[in-house]
Amino acid sequence: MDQVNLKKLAKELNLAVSTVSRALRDSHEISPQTKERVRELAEKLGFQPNPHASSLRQNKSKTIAVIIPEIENNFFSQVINGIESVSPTKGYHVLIYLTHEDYNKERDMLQLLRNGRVDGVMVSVSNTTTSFEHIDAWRQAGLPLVLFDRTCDELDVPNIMTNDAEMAFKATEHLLKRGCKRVAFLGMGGNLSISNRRKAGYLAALEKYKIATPPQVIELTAKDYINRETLHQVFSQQPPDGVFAAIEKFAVNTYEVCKELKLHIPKEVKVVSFSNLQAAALFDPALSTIIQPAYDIGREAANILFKLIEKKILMPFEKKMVLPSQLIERASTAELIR
Amino acid sequence: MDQVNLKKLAKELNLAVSTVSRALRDSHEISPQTKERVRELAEKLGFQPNPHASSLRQNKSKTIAVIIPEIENNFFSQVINGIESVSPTKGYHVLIYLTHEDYNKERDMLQLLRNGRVDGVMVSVSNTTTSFEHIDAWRQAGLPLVLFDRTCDELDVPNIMTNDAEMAFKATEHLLKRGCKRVAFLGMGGNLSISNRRKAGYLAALEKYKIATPPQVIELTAKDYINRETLHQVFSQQPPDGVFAAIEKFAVNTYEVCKELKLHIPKEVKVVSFSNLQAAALFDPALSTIIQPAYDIGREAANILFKLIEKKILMPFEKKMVLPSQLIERASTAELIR
DNA sequence: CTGTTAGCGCATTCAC
DNA sequence: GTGAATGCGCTAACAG
Repeated sequence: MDQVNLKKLAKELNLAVSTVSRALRDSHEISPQTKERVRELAEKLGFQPNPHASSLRQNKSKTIAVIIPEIENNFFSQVINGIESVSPTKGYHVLIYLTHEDYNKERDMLQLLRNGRVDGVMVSVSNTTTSFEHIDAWRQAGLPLVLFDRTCDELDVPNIMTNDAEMAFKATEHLLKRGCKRVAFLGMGGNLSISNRRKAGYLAALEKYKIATPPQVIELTAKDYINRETLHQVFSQQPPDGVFAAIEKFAVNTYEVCKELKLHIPKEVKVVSFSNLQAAALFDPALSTIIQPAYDIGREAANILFKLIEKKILMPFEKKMVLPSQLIERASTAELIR
Repeated sequence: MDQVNLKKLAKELNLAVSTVSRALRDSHEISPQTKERVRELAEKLGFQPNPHASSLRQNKSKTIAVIIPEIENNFFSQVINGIESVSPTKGYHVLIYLTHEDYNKERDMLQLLRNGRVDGVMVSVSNTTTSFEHIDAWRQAGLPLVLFDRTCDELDVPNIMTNDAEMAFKATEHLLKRGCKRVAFLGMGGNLSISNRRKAGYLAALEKYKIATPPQVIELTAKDYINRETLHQVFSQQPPDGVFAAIEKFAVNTYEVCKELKLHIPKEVKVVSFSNLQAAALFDPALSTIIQPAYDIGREAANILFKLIEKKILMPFEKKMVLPSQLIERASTAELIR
């Protein structure tokens, strides 16, 4: 019943525990014959090394943690997929933690993981995160950490993101070129650098095209019903004729409210949004989207984290990596044929 | 720089390591004063017990594994969310493994985890899984395991699922009542009990309503382009007037192909599908869905797993738990007003 | 090439 | 109440 361990193998083979250990780790200082004998018995008895003993001894866990705000979001799912395309090849396991956009949880989790449970962490910070001391504490402790998507410019920590500002500019520009005069920006508030980058791109486009109407920045939340209320109120007074949603969820909220208010998309309101939802093409009308390379972001973030874990030197471009998104124009921003 | 450990605390306090250990675990045989002193210093120095040492000693890892076929799927994301609503309250960590619908990976993962890395496992089997020996091996070893959604009837293992057959019956019945004469079933092939349950419900409805046209079971895959090809071919010959998709992905494929072939939904083809996509209501036309209680499935599966881990006795209803789904009728199955 | 020995950090048994 | 000693299973330093 008991787990088979090195000691048992050693006794059975009349060898020292260390010899067995070395044989199984394919050490060069063990004779081929012995290796073969050991491997054979190990195979036969189904020996599996105890990971906790190894971890304790070698002071590494072969595990990484991924801390994200939520998981019911295609973007983060795809990121995890990307991470998971790398981790098994390194023999690593992946722990998932959800902050539910709660800074306190995020801080506590990061704190809790500073005990050797993981060899490295990948974080996309919550939108209630204003202080980055918990991140910096990791950096200072010299522990491997990578930020992705929801990053922090101020810290000297490797981060992987997309060209948010540029794509926000393009999205806004796209709306303007399609004839919109009053473009609203739906952002998630807080002071995240990602929000700022997207808002900056929006504002830059309005400025470049010398739009007279003042910018309209609407801050939404994680709660759908609150967002619908907010949008309902704003749209029923003076609806914008163009909406640029920084998050997929907000585009969905916009569609819902436009339906309620019988505002036609794209005739009365044109909509474009950051989104990784494949089904966006099936929306009524098909939603124009900025698709982020989520899978690649996950994969690259993992690659960089493993470089840190293996104490390899990062190339300059790996310290701040920007993977481009793609704007897909669909019916929600179609020009009207009169 | 070095991690602070029990030894360091003990030395600092002029106490034995064992005393410190006991104090921190709030043992009754330590005086309140000592406890207080120990806790204070531990707090001050930011002591965190080494999890590998604890795990090695106590032979438990405070970690569970979730093995799922894929993650880019709202259903599984919501399940994880449900699991994660329980695990932190138990002080447990969650490892995620993706099989990508590959039986061999699934078997190997389960095998690999039989070394004490986790205290229990939750599995939703891949659709290429035909043998359940790897699952049964766990059961026989007396290790905690729970199956969810993609379960296995033959094994005596706790499982949590939804009322697949009943809902499949209702969905098919719904199409028939809406006037469909030739209802096709889009399933994922293989021999999963979940597929069989859904197919059985479909067939039962056809039988009950004495449909003359023979059942049309179309088996699709994990690859979108293959599915589109298959559907394109079938639909361009003799399109069904009703489609019941066992998986959300297949409904999306159906929409895509109907668009290509200019088949109007719901006029020419009505569609209903298992789906947990919130945005289904925004599709063109809005998709009628069977929504599974994914979050609850995850939460209950976790609860049951923890009962097993804590060696509590399961109530009979916990061994085979069925949480009901909900049919939401939308425009894709609307009756036509002539 | 192989064996002996010594811990990794913690929890627990047994003393006192 | 507290301390000393032991060992979980593994790896690594050292010895031969």
